[in-house]
Amino acid sequence: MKLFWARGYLATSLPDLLEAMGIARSSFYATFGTKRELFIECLMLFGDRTRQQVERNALQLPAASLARTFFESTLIGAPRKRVKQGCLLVNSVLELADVEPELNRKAWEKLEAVQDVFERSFRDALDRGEIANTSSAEELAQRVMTVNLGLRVQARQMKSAEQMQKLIDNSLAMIGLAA
Amino acid sequence: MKLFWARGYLATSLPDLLEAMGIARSSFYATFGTKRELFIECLMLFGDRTRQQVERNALQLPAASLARTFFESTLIGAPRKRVKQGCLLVNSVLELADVEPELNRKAWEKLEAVQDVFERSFRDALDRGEIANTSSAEELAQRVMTVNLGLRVQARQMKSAEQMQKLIDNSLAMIGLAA
DNA sequence: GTTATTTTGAACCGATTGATACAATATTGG
DNA sequence: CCAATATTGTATCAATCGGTTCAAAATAAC
Repeated sequence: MKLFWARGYLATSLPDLLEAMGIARSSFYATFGTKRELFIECLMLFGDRTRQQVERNALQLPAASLARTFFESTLIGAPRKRVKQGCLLVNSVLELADVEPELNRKAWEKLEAVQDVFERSFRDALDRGEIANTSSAEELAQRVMTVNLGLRVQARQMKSAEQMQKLIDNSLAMIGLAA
Repeated sequence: MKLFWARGYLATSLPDLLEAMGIARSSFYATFGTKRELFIECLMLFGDRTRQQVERNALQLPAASLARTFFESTLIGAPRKRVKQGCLLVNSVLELADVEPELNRKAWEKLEAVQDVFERSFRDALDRGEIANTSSAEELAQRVMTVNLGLRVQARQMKSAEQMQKLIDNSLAMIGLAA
């Protein structure tokens, strides 16, 4: 998964995977099936983990600070090498849009699942009056999604954590959620 | 360029290019050099065209409506097939980040050049008082960049122009530039 | 310790990759 | 019309791609 994450689906060769896993070619096919099947498993794993992370945060944090926590934990708190890999789902969605429609669809669905978590959280917060209802939950979640995608692309080019922090602060101010 | 744009650098094979161009293999190498060199030319062409487009708009439009014009002309006004290709620079930046650092760098520089046009335009507008100075020109341009990247990723998944229009409206409201 | 079960390594497959060489054929310019 | 220039088609190259097969070796289970 780390290899696919860093290099993309097409640029990751079978020998690359074998070396990283430390297993023989025949073991690979006996265990994981094709490269394509393994990649799908990686997409699922990555997507589910990300969604669960946001869901956990949503349980113990106000909705207004959900985005900041998500961005900072993955773009500042994480090791720089991982930050520069961006997001496997975002990378895959762009790389495979025209070449592998099915893989693209699966990656996109996982991204939408994360967006849905945000939307539900915003909806609850709006109902409870914790958030000023100048925008709908759907609109807020859509903003978080757009900003998230934009940040993940820029993360692959980022030089310093300070630069990234400024970008996050500016983006959060733009979304318009106080806290 | 259209092929690279739609499928990406790695997924576009030489036979693909030859068929699209309608020329023989030997003519290709005699005229364009390697696939890699041709791709660089495409990045330059695409980047320069995009920058020039924004520069032209900046001459005759208020800075506050620059982003809307840019987004709508490329994401609503363009043929749907082209919209679904996203942006060659954004696609390339993500695809090649870890695999082809030099190509990645070139694509990123072109993106930054576009961001610079926005920043200069915002700076002029701020000096003239045409824009409320709640944010700096750098911050505003950074917001446009982040939103642009986010929109280009989503454009590859968009089903209808209506959906895209809502996304753009929501994004522009988020950036906070009236008009 | 002996039988199952994994895992390995290596050979092999057809297909495709980007790139080169070169003689034959078209096309163009004077 | 003829010479110069492009352009072609084809053959070829080494390398790599994802994937399969299978006997040998290593590990695990009883």
